[in-house]
Amino acid sequence: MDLLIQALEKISPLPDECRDAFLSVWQYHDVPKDHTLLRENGIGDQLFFLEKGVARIYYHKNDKEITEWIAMDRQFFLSITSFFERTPSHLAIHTLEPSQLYSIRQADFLRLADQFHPIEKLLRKMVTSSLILSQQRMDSIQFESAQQRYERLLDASPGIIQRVPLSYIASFLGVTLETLSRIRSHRH
Amino acid sequence: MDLLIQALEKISPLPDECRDAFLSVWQYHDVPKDHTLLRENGIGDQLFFLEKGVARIYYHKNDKEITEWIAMDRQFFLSITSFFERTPSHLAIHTLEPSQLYSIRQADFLRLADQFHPIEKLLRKMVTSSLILSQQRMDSIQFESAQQRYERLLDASPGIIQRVPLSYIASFLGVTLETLSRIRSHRH
DNA sequence: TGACCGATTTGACATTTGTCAAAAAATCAG
DNA sequence: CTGATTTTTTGACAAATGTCAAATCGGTCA
Repeated sequence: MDLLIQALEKISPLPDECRDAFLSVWQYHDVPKDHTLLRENGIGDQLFFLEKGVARIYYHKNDKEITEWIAMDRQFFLSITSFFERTPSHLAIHTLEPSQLYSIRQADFLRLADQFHPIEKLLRKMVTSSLILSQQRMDSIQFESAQQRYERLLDASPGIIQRVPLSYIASFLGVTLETLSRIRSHRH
Repeated sequence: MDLLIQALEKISPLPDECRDAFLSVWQYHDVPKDHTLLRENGIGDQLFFLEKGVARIYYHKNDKEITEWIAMDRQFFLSITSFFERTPSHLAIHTLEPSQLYSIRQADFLRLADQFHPIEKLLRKMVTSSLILSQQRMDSIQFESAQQRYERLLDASPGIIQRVPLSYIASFLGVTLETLSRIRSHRH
């Protein structure tokens, strides 16, 4: 649980009295490769922390599979849409490598946030980071070419190419597999 | 100040003792049409509440003017990028009609959030709404055609066409003025 | 090894949107 | 009301990406 604690404390420090209450509602999962952590239509109002491994969050939109996020070691991740209960949210989570991770239910998080100011603050900071990421991603989709988005991804997550099939990366970048393939053949 | 209080309480109730402290840090502005509320490179870490009127938040990105948001009556708005101190943030705010609005500095908001749990919670909820909006907008940019985005805007803000020049709307929708014009000539 | 299967690449063509230039329409000042 | 200015529309063409189909690559397994 050390990595989780570290990651949390880095966002916002937690006094002892609420740290224990908080940690007790996280659930640990140790799963193999290609494991479905959450099937589509499952209860998806969870926040995850990936201790080690790779996981993909995705959903279907008119028959097509959309990769919403690819998480790698030591990242928090969630389906924003479903964590804050909105639209489709038929999300699924799937590991791409053997993985160890933690999850917490939205309801538990909110209950503790009401009870403890420091947890509320932690939550606020997490939502804020998420918002900043969301804005960055929107900016990237709106103003950058597929080429530039690909290069940005390589920068942000070197090694992702070796660990994740191109079809998922394409969908995460918001382009077709064919376009991604062409981008790659130009650059290298 | 009634409309502001109502809007705040609707997000999250504020007990009396912190409501007064909170309200005291908001600043009121009554400005004419075409007023520059915030010039580019000004201090932009503010959250606004538009009591009445129309305002546009925009910034420059390689010489081009990008309309980040168009706010109308009774909306909160902010430059997410600059409120949470990130990248360019050379934002400007400009009224398109005579307007009455309130502003609060990020530093004041954060200070009070630290002091009062209910204000922290309010902030968390505001950031959450912002995140949800951001996601919706990203989704819209990524998966919808310019046509669909335009129709969605008409739905969400009927009357916006009469109150805001098309060039601003185009930039807000992420298309050129010419494309918007063509979309409009097809539909009506 | 060799046939097979999924992943990736390539090709031909269509679609959407952007760019630049000019025309038309609307708005404004005097 | 009229000419000047600004806003919006239209046209011709280019660029980026999508779509569909086929070819190729890589690795697996019997």
